[in-house]
Amino acid sequence: MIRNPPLSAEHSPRQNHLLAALPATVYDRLLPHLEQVPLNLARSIYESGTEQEYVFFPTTSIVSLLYVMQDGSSAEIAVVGNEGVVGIALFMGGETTPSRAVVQSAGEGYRLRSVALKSEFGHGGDLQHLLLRYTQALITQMAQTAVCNRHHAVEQQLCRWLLLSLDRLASNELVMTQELIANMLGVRREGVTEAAGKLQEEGMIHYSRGKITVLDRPKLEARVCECYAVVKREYDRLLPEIAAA
Amino acid sequence: MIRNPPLSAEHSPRQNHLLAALPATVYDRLLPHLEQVPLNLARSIYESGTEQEYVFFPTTSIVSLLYVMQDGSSAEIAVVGNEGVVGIALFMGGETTPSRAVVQSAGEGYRLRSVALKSEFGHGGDLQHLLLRYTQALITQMAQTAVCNRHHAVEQQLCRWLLLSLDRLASNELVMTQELIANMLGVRREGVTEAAGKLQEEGMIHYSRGKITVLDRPKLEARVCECYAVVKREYDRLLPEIAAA
DNA sequence: GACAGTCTGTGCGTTAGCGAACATAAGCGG
DNA sequence: CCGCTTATGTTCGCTAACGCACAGACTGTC
Repeated sequence: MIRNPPLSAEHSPRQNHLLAALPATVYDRLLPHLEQVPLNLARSIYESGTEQEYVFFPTTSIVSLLYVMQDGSSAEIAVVGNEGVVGIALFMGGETTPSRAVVQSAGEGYRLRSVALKSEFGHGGDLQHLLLRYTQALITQMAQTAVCNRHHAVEQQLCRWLLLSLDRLASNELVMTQELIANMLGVRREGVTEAAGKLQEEGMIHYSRGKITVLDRPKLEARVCECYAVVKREYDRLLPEIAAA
Repeated sequence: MIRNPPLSAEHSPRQNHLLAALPATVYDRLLPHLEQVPLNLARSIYESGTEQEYVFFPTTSIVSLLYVMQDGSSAEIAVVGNEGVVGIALFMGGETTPSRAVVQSAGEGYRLRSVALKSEFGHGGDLQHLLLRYTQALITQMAQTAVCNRHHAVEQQLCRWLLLSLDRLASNELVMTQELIANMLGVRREGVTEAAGKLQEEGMIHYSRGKITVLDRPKLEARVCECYAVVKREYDRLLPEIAAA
């Protein structure tokens, strides 16, 4: 009773770790309502203050939650990949948020109608518990972003951003211009150029025209600020089902 | 069947707006388990990574959620007053968080045993919905803190901080040294001195030795960055029961 | 294979905030 | 009233990041 057969054979909702962590009974209830969607680069998942009809479970894509200010400058608040879900406002009861969500790295994902999610969430079972723990992990990420914004240099923030993105992808390659990274971090493009230049010089990464390859992850981890580890540890602690994957 | 009669006659759990927003039936179930506690300045409500036995509902006090880094520098992530509750990790399922919570403005509050809260929360009724909406508002505050840290000057952040604190107190007076404010904002004490000096010069506030009096709130609101309004609007939208109060 | 468009590198001057050191000043206890 | 403690004010040099301007360099297209 799968309404929407996968577009490509290898794709399955289970590639999203939250969905994968659900017991079969719950998963089977959701499955008929899950619809695979391509998430193109820069596609907006939701806008500030607008009601969403779906929540999204990324599988091979990454979505950024960011806030855009009146003067046009922006800052990333958190990032969501195959470990999470986009649209927590729906089950938290607020329906909308002041932030917006855009696809940062193109790929696939599954969407689920708000009503289906809310119905299952309302039962108070495994899905609810899982989503709430996920939300707490997301809160940690936001809090740590605030701290990192305050205290750490652009270069370290770039390391954090790279590692967080990497964790949410299968590959060690990111398709991302420095301009866009600057928007995410809320810094100047030149600042990213400079920081990325240093990392490249030291052999941690290689990039060219919108493609960043991470060459030496351990070195990157040695350079990053504590913020990355705090967030990672918290995701692993709160979602052990996912950490195993 | 009140086990802990109020220490002072005027005090009631209903002074906390979350508790006040509960329907009588739910409130009556919780009441026997609510215990009034004095929240002294700088008292720690919980520490990073430690399990909490209680959640706290401030009434006349303000609690700061902050993160302290390895090198000792710190940053406030959010602030909780009579509109909220301290200890969301308990009902979110994580039990602990990497942040710590300290009393920023002395006063009273009520504490509730974790088990009592979880039991009521597990019923999935009004308390759960209220707490989840509150949590979403708190998330907005954290996200906006991240943005504000990135883009706004110390002076504007100070305005935001003053207004957020003021909203959570009955009075227009804060007991708070510049040193402590600097810790909260994650900036230098001298930076606060300078910013506060300007605000005082322009007649918005008056302060002396750890006591800040807000003289002209409208002027302060004219000076603050958009972050304050975003957060306030979101609290009002998500918790209309409370906005009315 | 030339052109247009995009992405990246670089070099200014400017500024906010930092760190440290030190000077006043206001409250408090004896 | 004196002296100690704590809070606030002020200075100075320093640095990271900013805003702006422009120069390559790569890529896809006609």
